[in-house]
Amino acid sequence: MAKTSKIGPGPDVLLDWYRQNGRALPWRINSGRAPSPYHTWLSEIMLQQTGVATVIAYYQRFITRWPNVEALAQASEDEVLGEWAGLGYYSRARNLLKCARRVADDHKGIFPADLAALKALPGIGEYTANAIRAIAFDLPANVVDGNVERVMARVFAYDQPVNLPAGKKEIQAIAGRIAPDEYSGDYAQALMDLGATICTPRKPQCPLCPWRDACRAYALSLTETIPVMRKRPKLPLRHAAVFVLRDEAGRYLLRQRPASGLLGGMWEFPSSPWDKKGDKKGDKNNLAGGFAEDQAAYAPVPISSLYKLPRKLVHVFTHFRLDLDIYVNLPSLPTEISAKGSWFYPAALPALPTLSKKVLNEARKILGDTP
DNA sequence: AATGCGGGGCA
DNA sequence: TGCCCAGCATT
Repeated sequence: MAKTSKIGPGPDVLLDWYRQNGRALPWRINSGRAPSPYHTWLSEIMLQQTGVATVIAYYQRFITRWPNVEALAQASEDEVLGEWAGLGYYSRARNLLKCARRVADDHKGIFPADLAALKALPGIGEYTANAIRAIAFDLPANVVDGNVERVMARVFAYDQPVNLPAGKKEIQAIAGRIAPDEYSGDYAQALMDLGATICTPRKPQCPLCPWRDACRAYALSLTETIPVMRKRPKLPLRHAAVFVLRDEAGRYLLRQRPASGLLGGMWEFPSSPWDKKGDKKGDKNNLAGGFAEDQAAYAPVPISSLYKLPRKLVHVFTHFRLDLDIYVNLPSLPTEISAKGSWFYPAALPALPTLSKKVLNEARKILGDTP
């Protein structure tokens, strides 16, 4: 029996549920033993703000190419970013490599189990440090991610917003009070699986929940209203023109983004700046006014020689929405282009972020250049 | 404490 | 279309 707290639900019924219903995920499989720190760390970094279904294929490719932290530490940043392309939040990929090198160089290739030492590593914060401690080392930890927040908020009928720093802090304190001091890895993963499969954001499956009898939100019929989420403001709109250009050899023109910031270091098609409409003129009423001229100014070739796709492309980032007009050059490009960037044959394109893949896919419908 | 940072799934 | 989601770093 795991030691139970005097308040709230007990861990044993949850652990029993997990052993019957836990998900079989690639990073959990280690012939009945705790997964290695490397596998735990890699999966947890990928899972930051990213769903299991999306992560699995990336995780498999990473461990195939780089089976251990020493191997990853020897990779180049371009190689890691290339494998990461499409996963989003690209600073995670840079920090992943920095962290691997720090573990290799400063820790002799062995991940530390100490909480402060883990949090000192790039890309590892409060949640990830605790997750590694629990899952890889089976040491006492307080593992609180978005799933656990939701479970705790419901079980304790916490009626304040959980997506604000103050609420997160309170939930974390509550979770810490009922965390057992053994079976830490199973308990952490059980909580996350419960949140992912039973205690879901909408329509939780309470009849199947091992903690139903202890759940205050269930007793009060508040499972649809708890957790309370502060509403997110509507996303501002930006838009731009993007240029998909091919030379006589059929190569595409791409440029590399600055190393930091949005889509840092990733390749993309040249575009005008992602301005808000009329922003340049400081005149919100002057909508299309100077914008079309600005688009033309950033085209690597005369914009009148390009074909504008009839459909706009919409892409949503974390904090704004981007509407793109896509321009392509039809059959042949008349002259050499002196624009900054590099030419790539279709079969040798660098790994592209999802936005650029969407642009390419739209352009290819017109160009007839099927991948 | 607030902000910047992707992408996918779902109703 | 809007809402939700397995966080961390920077300021």
